[in-house]
Parts: sequence; C-alpha cells; structure tokens
Amino acid sequence: MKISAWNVNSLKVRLPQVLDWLAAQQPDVLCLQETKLTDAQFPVEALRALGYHALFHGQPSYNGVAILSRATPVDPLCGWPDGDDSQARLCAASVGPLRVVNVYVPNGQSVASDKYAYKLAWLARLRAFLADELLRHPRLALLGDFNIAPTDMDVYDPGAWGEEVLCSPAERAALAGIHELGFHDSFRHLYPEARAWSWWDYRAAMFRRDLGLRIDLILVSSALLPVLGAAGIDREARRAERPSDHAPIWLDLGDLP
DNA sequence: ATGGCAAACGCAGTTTGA
Repeated sequence: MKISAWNVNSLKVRLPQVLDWLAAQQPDVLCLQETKLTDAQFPVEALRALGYHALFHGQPSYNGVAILSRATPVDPLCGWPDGDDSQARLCAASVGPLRVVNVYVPNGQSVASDKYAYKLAWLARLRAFLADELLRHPRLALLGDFNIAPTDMDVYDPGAWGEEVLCSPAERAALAGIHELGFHDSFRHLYPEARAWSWWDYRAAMFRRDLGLRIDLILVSSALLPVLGAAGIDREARRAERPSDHAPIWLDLGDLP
C-alpha cells in the first residue's frame, strides 16, 4: 500500500500535474491540500476516469483538502466532528485497513500574528481529535502540510530561520504533543540522518539552489511501524512547468494482517 | 533590512501563502 500527500497550491491550476502523477505513481491514497476549490468545482470525473474515489472538503479561494483513493472511502469526515467548517483544513476516511487523516495546518504568518495563535489553537484541537480517533482506529496515518519544520535538521539554514514561524518552539512543542499520542514521523524514522525538503519558496531561485524546508509529513501510529517500507519526496514534480511550491511525499506500507 | 514568486479575485492592486 502506497500513501501520499501533496499541497498542490490550487487544484484548478495543478489538475493536469496531479493526474500525471497519479498515473505514474499509482498510489492507493493521495491527500491533497490547498485545493482552493469549492465542492461544486471539484474535478470528480477526471479523477474517477483514473480509478480514484474522492472525498473533498473545500471553500472558495483558500484552503481545501481532499482524499483520493483507489478503494471506496468509508466513515468519512469533513471538517471538525462538531461541525465547525469555517476553514477547510481537515478531512478523514477509512481506506481498506487504514484510517487516513488529512490536514492542512494553518501557516501562522508570523509569531506575533493572530494567525499564529490560531495555528497553535488549531494544533491543540487536532491533538484532542487524534487522541479520540486513535481509540477507534489504531492503524492511523496522518498526512499533510503541517507548516512546521520538526527540527533544525529539516531546515536548510536553521541560523537564518531561527525561531521564526514554521520553526518556533511552541509549534514544535505542539507537534511533539501529537507524537506523544503515539505517532511517528515516517520519513525521519526511516532516514534519521537525511536532510531533505518538501517545500521551496518560489522566490529567489530557492529550488534551483535546493534551499527548502521539510514541512510536509506522514505520521503513522505505532501499530503501523512494523509495516513501514520506504518513504520519499518527489522532487521531480517540483521541477515541472508551473509547479506547486511543495513536492509530493509518499510512504510504502507493507501488507496489514 | 527587504524583496523576490505565485494564485485568487477581477481587471488594478491587494491579500495570502511559507
């Protein structure tokens, strides 16, 4: 089983690239962030033609998440369980033996910003949600754009970034709080020494110079550790004409009993 | 110390992203 995630920065613009990537990589699951589409605009037919079901949760202009899967998504959730969908950043579904939670964590803008406070509150809410979700679904994969570089190893120039947003101690502590529930950063678990990025700023030729951050993650619950295979970041997709600023990330899971 | 680039909205220039 291959699961994956990609912040596409507008599915309207990136649909051809997503279709190409699905056809080439054949993942069982692809979690999208920043679709920036309303549900009425979602390209259901183009994805169905490739053999993918779609669970989508969007809004106009901003945010928007979706889970594409070969198998039918079961027990779907769009937005928070209490019905708050003011920002479309969360969806979940069971796909085969796996519970898949897709997140687009708020960016936070800057540490002094109200949006940063919102980000921390959102992460606290996510932790509580996951604690509950884990009770019912021990085999849980949490994928998405976390907008947090977990450690300085995940930053091209930690000195320059310092404790700015994406790297601040409070954000990293919030992510650690999720790990305390029994989640593991699959890429870091498999490759403890790797320095690799999933996002490169559009500006200043950051991709050409390979100066980026690893802020897109696939976290797995402890029950999935025994079936962890390879993981990767598809830099080729970032090379495309009119690319997203994020690369797709993926993880192979072995057969689950 | 700051901007850079890209997308949405909408038709110029602002807002947002990370």
